[in-house]
Amino acid sequence: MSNNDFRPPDSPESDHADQSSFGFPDDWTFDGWLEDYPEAIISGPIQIPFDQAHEVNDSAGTSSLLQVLPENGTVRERREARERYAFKTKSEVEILDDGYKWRKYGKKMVKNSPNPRNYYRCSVEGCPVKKRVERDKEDPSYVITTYEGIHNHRSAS
DNA sequence: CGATTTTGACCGGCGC
DNA sequence: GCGCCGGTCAAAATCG
Repeated sequence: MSNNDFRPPDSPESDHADQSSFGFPDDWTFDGWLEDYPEAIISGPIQIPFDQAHEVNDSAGTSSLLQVLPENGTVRERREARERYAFKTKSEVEILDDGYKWRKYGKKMVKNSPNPRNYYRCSVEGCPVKKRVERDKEDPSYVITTYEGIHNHRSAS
């Protein structure tokens, strides 16, 4: 498993049309969104890259939705942005290249798990996105990644 | 030598 | 309160 060229769905390089693989390497498995992961609060399908989206208002007046801009005059798809989402994948390494640059700012042992949890922040100035990475306590061959926030910039650098 | 990692301290929320 | 627990800070060490 030398390949760590990992691309989650919100990365600048990922192909959003291919939701079956999300651009994961062939020797990795994608087990779907962890909708029931206790700390993953899911509000919609996937996160949209900043440069492909603009804000819209929902009926309640909140402006948490992002809409994909029309392509060739028609709106191809409309998705709700997740403020937070999690997924897990089989991997021996936990430092994955997901297209963004991250700065580690913490590490913690969590209760009921022998594995530490690592905290990362997007290293772009002013970008609020954070993620945490930990091994699945039930099956240590899996890595659980939780992203939080929406990038306010379009590229990793 | 600037950027990042490491790691214990610190802090705030919550249950008792 | 007080202590547990998850999250963050920050200074020193390390890296490139």
